Amino acid sequence: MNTAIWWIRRDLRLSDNQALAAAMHQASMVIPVFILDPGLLNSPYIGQTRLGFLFDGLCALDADLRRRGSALILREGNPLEVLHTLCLESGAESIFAEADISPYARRRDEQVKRELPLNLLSGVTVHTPEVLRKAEGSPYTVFTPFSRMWCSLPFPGGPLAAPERLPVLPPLPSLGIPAIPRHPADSPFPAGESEAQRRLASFADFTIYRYAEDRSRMDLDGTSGLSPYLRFGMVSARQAAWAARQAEAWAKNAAERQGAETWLNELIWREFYAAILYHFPYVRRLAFRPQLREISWRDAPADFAAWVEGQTGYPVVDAAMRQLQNTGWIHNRARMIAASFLIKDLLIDWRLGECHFMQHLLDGDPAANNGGWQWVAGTGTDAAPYFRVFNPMLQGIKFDPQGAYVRRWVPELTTVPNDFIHAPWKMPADVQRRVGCFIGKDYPAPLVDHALARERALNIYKVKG
DNA sequence: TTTTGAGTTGTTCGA
DNA sequence: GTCGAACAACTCAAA
Repeated sequence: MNTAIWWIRRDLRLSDNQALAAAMHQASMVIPVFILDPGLLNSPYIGQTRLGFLFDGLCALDADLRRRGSALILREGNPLEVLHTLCLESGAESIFAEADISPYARRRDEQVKRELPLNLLSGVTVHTPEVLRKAEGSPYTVFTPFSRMWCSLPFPGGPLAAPERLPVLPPLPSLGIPAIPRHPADSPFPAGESEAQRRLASFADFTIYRYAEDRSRMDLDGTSGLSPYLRFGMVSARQAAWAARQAEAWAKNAAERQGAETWLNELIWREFYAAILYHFPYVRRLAFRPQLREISWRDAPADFAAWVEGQTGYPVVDAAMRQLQNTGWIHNRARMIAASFLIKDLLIDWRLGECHFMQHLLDGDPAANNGGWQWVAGTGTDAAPYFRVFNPMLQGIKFDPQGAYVRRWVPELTTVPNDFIHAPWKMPADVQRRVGCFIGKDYPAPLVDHALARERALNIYKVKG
């Protein structure tokens, strides 16, 4: 009997899984294994929040496997050694896995491939970074031509269905899945493939059609909320892109079509940053643009701590950081505002912010997170106009017009009138007394003056850029 | 090889 | 309140 190992990494799903499909095609016995890799678990880029989400996802996957006659085998240790052992124990002759793009994952897989029959299949992105090159072979570094190329490629077929049954496993030792108490216990992001598929279906049925108008509104649920699920492959990139194309085909008018198209564009951005990290792995450590590697960032631990705690005195920034603390997720617009504040207003190294987001975001993905931070810092792949500095008051007025987002995450501002909700320090003393919110006591005074901080940032960027 | 048009998501200022 | 221009120069992609 032919035995294969299905090595699960960031593809915690049974549907549209090319590695699983290939394993089942190749072998009559398939062993699903997840390896807890100390090299990853001890990384400064992972924290308890995402680890908890991963473990919950493994529980869900195990349950899905058991319903189909199989089960998840969990092991811990160096992946090469673990796979060696498992091959000996099970007599497996081949290993199938979804190819990953992070530098660590690629080094790990190269190492395994030298000693074991590892087959890598695509799936993290719809189109692999290898095929997305310019005519003369070099990788794209500008999004728009990249996206034109992406759209010109034939869509690689419809998503695969989940197998109805999997082979019953021989007796193999497995660890229990560790339990990390989720915070909060009733997370707005329950892990697992069925939840992911339910969300995608619901988003593609309704929300996507208003996505172009609503996606920037922090006070609405106008986004897909799929990022944690895409991060761990509880839904595949191809399933998401396929759903976007379906929605576009079913759109009833231009606005609806625009919604579907805009969301697909976001998925292409995800693929763009995956390709950037694949082709330029140094971006994890250095600015993409060499001219901007020499900025002398401020060493300001107290300011950084205030940012982390959501105590900067700028309501939208603080709401974003507290949403992160409380849910492990931040609305995309709020991410940009909070990131811009750390980099441009506080002049703190974007890599500190990047690391903090990686530690706390459920969707923390090395490629997308790095790309986002470098975009805000202006050190990344785009034209990077040095004058792009978000104004937290203006952004609040535009994208949280009644202050509902701020009040949800910064409860001490609940009673502040709408006119002051994005600049509460402007409340006259009698208003502060009337609403019972004293600036400097109940809520911090602004950490910096935005207008001054903006000038400071523009000057520094002007010199370096 | 040279040339040309373009480049996610911003803000401020003055008319 | 709204609108367009200015905010630098540079690099990329493609013809």
